[in-house]
Amino acid sequence: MSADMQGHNSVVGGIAVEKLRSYIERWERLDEEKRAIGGDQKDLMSMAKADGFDVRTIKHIIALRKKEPSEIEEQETLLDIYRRALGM
Amino acid sequence: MSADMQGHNSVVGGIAVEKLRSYIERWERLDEEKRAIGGDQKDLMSMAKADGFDVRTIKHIIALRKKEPSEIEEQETLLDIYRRALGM
Amino acid sequence: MSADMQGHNSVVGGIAVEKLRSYIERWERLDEEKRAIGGDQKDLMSMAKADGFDVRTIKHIIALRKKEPSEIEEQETLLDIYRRALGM
Amino acid sequence: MSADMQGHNSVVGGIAVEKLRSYIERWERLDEEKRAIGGDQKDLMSMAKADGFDVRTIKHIIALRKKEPSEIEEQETLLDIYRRALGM
DNA sequence: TTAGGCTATCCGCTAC
DNA sequence: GTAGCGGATAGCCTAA
Repeated sequence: MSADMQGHNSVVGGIAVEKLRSYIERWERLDEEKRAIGGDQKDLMSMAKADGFDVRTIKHIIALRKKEPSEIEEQETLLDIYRRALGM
Repeated sequence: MSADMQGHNSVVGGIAVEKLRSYIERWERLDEEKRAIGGDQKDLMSMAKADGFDVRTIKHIIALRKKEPSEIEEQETLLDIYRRALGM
Repeated sequence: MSADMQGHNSVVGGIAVEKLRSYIERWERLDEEKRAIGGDQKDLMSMAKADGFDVRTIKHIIALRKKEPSEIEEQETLLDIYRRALGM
Repeated sequence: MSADMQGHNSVVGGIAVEKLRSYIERWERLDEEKRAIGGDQKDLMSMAKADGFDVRTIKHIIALRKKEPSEIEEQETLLDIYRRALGM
């Protein structure tokens, strides 16, 4: 048997058990936080919807705000050209 | 031993082996076809790019063509309203 | 007006319309084929389910078959070691 | 001009601007928090890797821990049956 | 009305 | 740095 007391710093099959467990649990804790934030976001959009906003459009706006204005401009111009070419 | 000859209609662990194998292989074959088509699509866009087209914009156009014109109109109107409201 | 007859090889806003349209339509056609295959796959799994097979497990098997046996073995060994270390 | 002072509770195109802006900014803030946590998770796995752990296996363990033990057992049993049937 | 499956979207990862 | 890939998630729609 290992010289370590069971449950602390023990090594099983060449694995540092406590370290491994720590990594796993920290990951899970962070995951839980992300999940909670995701829940908040969902609530937020529910409220927006209840206020009469269109959620899809809000998300579209948020996506636009992530881009440089010049990039938006450029892409919209190009799209317009293609649409005109196709008669859309 | 089963009365069936090995390899045909045998049952292992309550599983009809040949039937199972057939389902799996047919799935894999279909998957392979999808993959091949995906390759064709990739080639197609490479050619378009070589012809000077903007692939991102083409994909955007394709997405637009999947929607009803009235739906496009509606969403663009809404987006415009929101953008104006936000001074974008 | 362009010297080209309308609808053939015309250029609008610097865009070779017919070429663009061709790329788009070929892409859409390929997409449609992919969709059809996806439908076949869906039917296939419905049949498997009706035959009493577990669809989730079949999909798992298919995923395994994509990997090298040595890779499967290696990963399962590692997973076992970790599970034992954690008392799972 | 609206009776509201500019920049507060104003309505543009029938849109309650400040409310909309608030929803958007709160969403973006939450997004930023999620992104930060994602970064922490990435760091965590880098550390685990540096400690000699296999990241893929750790993630697998984490996925297992999300499931009920009975569910794991059930799925593994089924998978085993299918694999044996197929001679894998 | 609720549960389940399907689709579309998004994210991180990986391989080039 | 980019594109394809796989996994996860949310919303939609159907069927019970």
